[in-house]
Amino acid sequence: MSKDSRDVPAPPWRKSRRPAQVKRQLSQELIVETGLRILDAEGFDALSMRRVAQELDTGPASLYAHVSGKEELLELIYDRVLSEVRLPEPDPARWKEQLREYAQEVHRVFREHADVARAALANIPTGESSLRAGEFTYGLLIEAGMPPAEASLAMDRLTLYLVGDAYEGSLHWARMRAAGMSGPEEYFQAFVAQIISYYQGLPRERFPHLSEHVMDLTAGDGEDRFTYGLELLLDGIEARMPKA
Amino acid sequence: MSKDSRDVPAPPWRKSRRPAQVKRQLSQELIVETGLRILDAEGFDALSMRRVAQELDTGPASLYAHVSGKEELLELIYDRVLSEVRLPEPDPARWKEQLREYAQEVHRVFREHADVARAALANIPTGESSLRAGEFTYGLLIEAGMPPAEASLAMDRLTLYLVGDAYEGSLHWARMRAAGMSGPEEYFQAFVAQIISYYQGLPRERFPHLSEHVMDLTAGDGEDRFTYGLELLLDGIEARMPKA
DNA sequence: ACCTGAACACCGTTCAAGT
DNA sequence: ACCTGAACACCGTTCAAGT
Repeated sequence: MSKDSRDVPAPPWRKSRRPAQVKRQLSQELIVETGLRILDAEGFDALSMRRVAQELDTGPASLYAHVSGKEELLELIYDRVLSEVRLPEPDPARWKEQLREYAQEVHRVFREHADVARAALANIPTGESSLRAGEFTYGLLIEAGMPPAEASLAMDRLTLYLVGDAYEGSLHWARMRAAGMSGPEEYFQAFVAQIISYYQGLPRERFPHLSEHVMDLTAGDGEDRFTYGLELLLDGIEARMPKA
Repeated sequence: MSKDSRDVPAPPWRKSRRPAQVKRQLSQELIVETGLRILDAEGFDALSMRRVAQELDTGPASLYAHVSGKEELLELIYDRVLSEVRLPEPDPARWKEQLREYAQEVHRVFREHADVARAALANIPTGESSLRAGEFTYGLLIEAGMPPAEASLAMDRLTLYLVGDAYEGSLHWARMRAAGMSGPEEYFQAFVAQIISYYQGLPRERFPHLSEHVMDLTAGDGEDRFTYGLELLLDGIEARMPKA
């Protein structure tokens, strides 16, 4: 699985599966890609230094020549994922649409790498891709006319929202995986069913609204919820934007 | 440290420090309180089943009679913390003020238990206190006139914001602790200084806005940021509230 | 029913030793 | 400079055995 598929089978008399001269050189990039592959395939809990090392046919200590530790590895993986975010040419006159498109694009990328958000919160962006994204949003708000001090706050909160939502989503993925389910539909079904029966059993005197509107409480999927919150934020920002 | 301070010193000829008949009985409540104490004093990373057991003078296996595992323990601690949130009598005519006060109250409680948010994301509220809080916000929105389906989305996003912000804050706390710093001021100082010098060193052609407004980017503290985002959300909700 | 010791299958990181 | 094996100090959970 970790082997390059172009490899030819080793002859049975060879003792080491991967002779020294063919063995891949370690490098930070290789370590990051390997980590991301594990993250995508098996989730956050499966990502460990030892596991990455194993995948690269070496011991965990070898990684420390290229990466200062697990925390740095997670930051590098995060920035690697952010590099998949495509940014348009900024057009401040269309700041709201562009911010919306940007947010949906980040959301899309985070959905493809479900667990990477768990490596992201509270990281001041310092990687190449994080900085690109930051410059884009910040420039857009400022060129649209927002004072820089306020634009800082708005950008900060928007970023928190994107990462927070993705983080929440990744915890759902983890639960799904733990339950050994095949896909989101099955998980969603089972999960919603559980909640419905739980909420319906609540004492109606003490929880009148929760118990009355069970179906509404369990209606929206992740996309609906994400979009609703995004529009709340964008509208709030728009209301604060100085009139042109 | 884990011993009750009213305890009298044991006579030197007694072999076991805590004789069986005096030993505290284990109970779910005791385990939760012990876990919360560790969380508050030493942070999320210090909280382990083994550590809780040690604090209670027993082995980790003993906890499993009262708690299904670490995940459940975290949920119980979370609900225990939420029980400190004080709720007013709902007054739908003042829904916005009450929601604002509620959010600030949750924020205050989360600040006193910095790391508990890390136990919270993606948990559908099922504990007593979570349900109370949910009934309060949901009822307020509905009685103020919002359709139940939309109120579900609004409540969900507001909750995500509260927990996400607290989570981010707790990661800062963890870093502070790891750096062996005495308090938030020192951490904040050092952290901001780092960011300032980093951003100032950025190539100005590629990151014109970020490098120009370094002081604005590092200006707001956690409270400013929290309040700004909260007002964004509340304004967005207000704009969607049917006119009375 | 509740508690326990011992074991299992893992962690991240360090360090002296090798090349 | 880069890589390694072995060790250190931890994890969460299970299980057979005790009371």
